[in-house]
Amino acid sequence: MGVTKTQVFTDRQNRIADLAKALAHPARVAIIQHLLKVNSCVCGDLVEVLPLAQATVSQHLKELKQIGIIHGEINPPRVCYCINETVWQEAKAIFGDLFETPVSAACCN
Amino acid sequence: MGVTKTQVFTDRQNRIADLAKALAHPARVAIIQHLLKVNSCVCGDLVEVLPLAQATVSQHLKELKQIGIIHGEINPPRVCYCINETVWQEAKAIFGDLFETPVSAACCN
DNA sequence: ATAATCTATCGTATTATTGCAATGAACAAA
DNA sequence: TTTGTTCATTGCAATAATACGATAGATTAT
Repeated sequence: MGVTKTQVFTDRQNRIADLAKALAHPARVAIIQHLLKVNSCVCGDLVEVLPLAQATVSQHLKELKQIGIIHGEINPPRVCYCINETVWQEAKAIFGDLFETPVSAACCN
Repeated sequence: MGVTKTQVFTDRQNRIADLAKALAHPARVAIIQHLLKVNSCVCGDLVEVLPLAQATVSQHLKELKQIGIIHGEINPPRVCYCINETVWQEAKAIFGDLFETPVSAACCN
């Protein structure tokens, strides 16, 4: 049906999936990397950095904002985006947990 | 146009996005968690564990296999799936790097 | 008030993803 | 050979995601 059956999975599984979705597009990876690197909270500079139209960049920013991984502060006429430390740490912890899970002995290695 | 412009991003950014995509659906998260946990490399047991049809599970497995994060060994009449340690470590490292990037002082916190 | 700047949103087109029933392929057991 | 088991693939339908031009909204500068 093309719609993910989120209700049959755990909250944690859905959260992992949502946080992963934030990173599941190279443009959003580039946005996050740039926000991590640049000392000031660039805004429309992202449009310059990314080879995408302004509308497309704005849409990716909206998704990241919705997931919570970034937030923007209106500072007219610009909007100042930056990493949301809280959610960033949440993502770090959640992925850290996952990757630290010991891989059980496999039968087909 | 609905198609990701992969060619304008770096290989690393695309790789991060691909690996994240593997985790960007709760069913695939559940599959990976189960493969990490279960000592034997379950195959169709995944269909029992997941509240999805066999065809759907097979499709998610195919995606995970394509990204490289799991691999399957035919062991008739079953197929034995397990985590691909190499790629798993690659993912661990790539996400570890990303999350260890120091967050620069933000202007809008 | 007018113009310029920056960002968000709308509308639209295209492709990708999710899901499942049905079918097919491969093999083991009878 | 026939049957049953297991998994992959196909075909279809519906929703999500990607991308961009055009436009609207908000604010500053002139």
